[in-house]
Amino acid sequence: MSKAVPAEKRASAKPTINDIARLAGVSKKTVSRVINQSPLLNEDTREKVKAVIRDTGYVPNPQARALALGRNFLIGIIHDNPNAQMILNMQQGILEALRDTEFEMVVRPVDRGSATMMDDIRSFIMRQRLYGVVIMPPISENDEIARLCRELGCRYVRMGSARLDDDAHMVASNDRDVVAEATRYLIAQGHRRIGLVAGPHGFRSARERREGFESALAEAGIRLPRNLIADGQYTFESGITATESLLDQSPPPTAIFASNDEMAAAVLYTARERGIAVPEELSIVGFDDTPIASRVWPPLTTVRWPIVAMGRSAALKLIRGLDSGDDEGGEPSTFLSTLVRRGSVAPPTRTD
Amino acid sequence: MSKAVPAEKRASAKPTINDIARLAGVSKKTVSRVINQSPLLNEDTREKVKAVIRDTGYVPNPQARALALGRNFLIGIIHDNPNAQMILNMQQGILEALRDTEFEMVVRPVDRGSATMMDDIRSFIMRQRLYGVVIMPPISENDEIARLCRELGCRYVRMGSARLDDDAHMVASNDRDVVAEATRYLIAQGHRRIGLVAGPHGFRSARERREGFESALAEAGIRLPRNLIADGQYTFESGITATESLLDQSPPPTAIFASNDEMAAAVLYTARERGIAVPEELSIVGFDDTPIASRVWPPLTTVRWPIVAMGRSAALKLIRGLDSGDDEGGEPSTFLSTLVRRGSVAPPTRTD
DNA sequence: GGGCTATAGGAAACCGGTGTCATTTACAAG
DNA sequence: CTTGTAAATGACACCGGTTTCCTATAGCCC
Repeated sequence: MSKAVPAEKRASAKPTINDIARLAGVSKKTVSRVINQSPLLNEDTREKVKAVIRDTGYVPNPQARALALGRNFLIGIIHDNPNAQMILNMQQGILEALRDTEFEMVVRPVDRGSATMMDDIRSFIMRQRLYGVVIMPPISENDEIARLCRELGCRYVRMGSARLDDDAHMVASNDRDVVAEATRYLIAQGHRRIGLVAGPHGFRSARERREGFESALAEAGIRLPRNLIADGQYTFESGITATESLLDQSPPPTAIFASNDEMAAAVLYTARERGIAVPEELSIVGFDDTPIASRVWPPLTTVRWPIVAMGRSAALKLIRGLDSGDDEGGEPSTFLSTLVRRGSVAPPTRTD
Repeated sequence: MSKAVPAEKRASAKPTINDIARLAGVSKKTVSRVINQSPLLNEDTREKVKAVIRDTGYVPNPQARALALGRNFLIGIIHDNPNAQMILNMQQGILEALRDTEFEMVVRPVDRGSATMMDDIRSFIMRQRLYGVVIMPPISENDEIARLCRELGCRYVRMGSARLDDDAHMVASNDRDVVAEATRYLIAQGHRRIGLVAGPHGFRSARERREGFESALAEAGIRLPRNLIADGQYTFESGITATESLLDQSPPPTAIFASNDEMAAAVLYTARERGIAVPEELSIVGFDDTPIASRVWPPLTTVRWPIVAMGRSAALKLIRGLDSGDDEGGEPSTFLSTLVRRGSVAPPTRTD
């Protein structure tokens, strides 16, 4: 009696495996077997223990489990992304894959540019002993991070616009092909002077998109003057500057492909500012299909990549641990993007 | 010699506290004291151990720590937010507060509407034994979740548009006041027929914003006809419908306040679709200052709330554990939003 | 120099699970 | 009836830290 724990304390205290074992009249090892769905268990025992677990609302302590198993159940997301919606969609896909597993998702934005970035990532992985990480674009293009993961023995999957790594470590979209398709679409509408707002130098995605653009033009026998290519930084502001330099050309382009939606929105913004009618005088194509693309007027023709599915695939690659084998029968590594046709493209009203 | 571990294995294996103790020639308890900065330690010993820790790159296993300490170091973020940028900004604020602490951030989007939502949240908290959670608007308005947290003994802080809870559990913005200010601004420009795209019924933030709007009108002696209030759901699509019903009135309003930027963007979109000039024929004010507000043309006048600072404050409230005392000397609980004046507001060209 | 206290440091138990291996039980075959 | 075999279960060490309690040593005083 004197040993009795006060009722209110017991109620709030989380039951442990020992409590369950005692209440069910079995050893804790047996409870452990029930939790881990071991096949070598008498059905009656299993049911009895399960009943106690249900009644008490027992949940195994993941820290203890992690410690005993020598691994944990945390998947990290590393990103440095300007595109908030993409990150959220990716997280959604990852969580769909993680649902009903014991894995949890830990998010870590990093600051490219920061001198301590690599150290930040290292301590992120080490501190929590992450099971694996998903690296989002554009930081995924940084090979050093992949090397760091290997060094730390941490599983990783990189998301990106091209195959930067082997299938087990990569989920990629086919930027080049779909940009070529988008460009052919502009050409089919009758455009011949098409400007490009390119992405930042050194970014693989920027290169892929540019190459897709150029290949479609070349294929149609259209020469691309150097001054119809303007560099951007994937930001709205850089898009404004780039667009101004394109529209200052004479004659100006009748269509512009912007390497992402932020910059496409900047093209539209700048056109409006100058009183240029879209799409009548200027057609615009973007890339990403962020929410902004469908919220401006006219809504932007753009490229949508199946980001949720890619996130799910990335997470499944991690937790299935395919990285240890060369079996490719697992999750797909390349996803096809699609051109979404909206109101920002029309045949040119002016021909040069 | 025969007991020697292969060099390559040793290199990749993470050192444990025992390794450090052995290398430093002390007991693991002493190492533990160094880690936890215990004052009763000889300085020489401390330095010796620290040196070994540095050399080996030892990082304490957080799982083991969590187990031994009976608590862990995970802060959960619960959100069901349509506004991706806001979530990211909030995460940034929280991470700033968590930087250089041993806490890690775990994110969980939930689906209001889903029948399993409460169970999802319960298992989210239970499974990882979260140290605390930050609940984002609008789901933060759900009192049941707060009750669940208390029941589970999990610290929590709610973010929102009004004080829904005591200071220790709440970080709020002053929506009502700032919306009144925005409305007074429209009135000062000469607007008298001002429409409202309201937020969803049952949302505290929607109510606060509506009340701020109505109070400013009342204060100026302006009657607000019932048909100049249209209900929205904080989504772009609902904003379109709401705007259409407002613009169908005769005479139509010369200005519209939309309860968030998504819907403000919808007002602009619909106006463009109908060939209504903004801001000449219709002024628009939004709320949130999401990226979209500054990327449409004309850029939207809107309300910006200091979301990063609020996130930081929320995290600090959690980890400082102020919830156990009534000491209010800690983090601020109310943050002031500001009106950002851009190009979507002008004096009316038409007077009725 | 002996006995005292203060204090650094160690031994062992513990947190809540899991792995290994031994033991018990049930049942079929010899 | 004994024995062999497989299934079911338990005892105990262990994961990597922390805490409690105790010991050994040093410094101090008389």
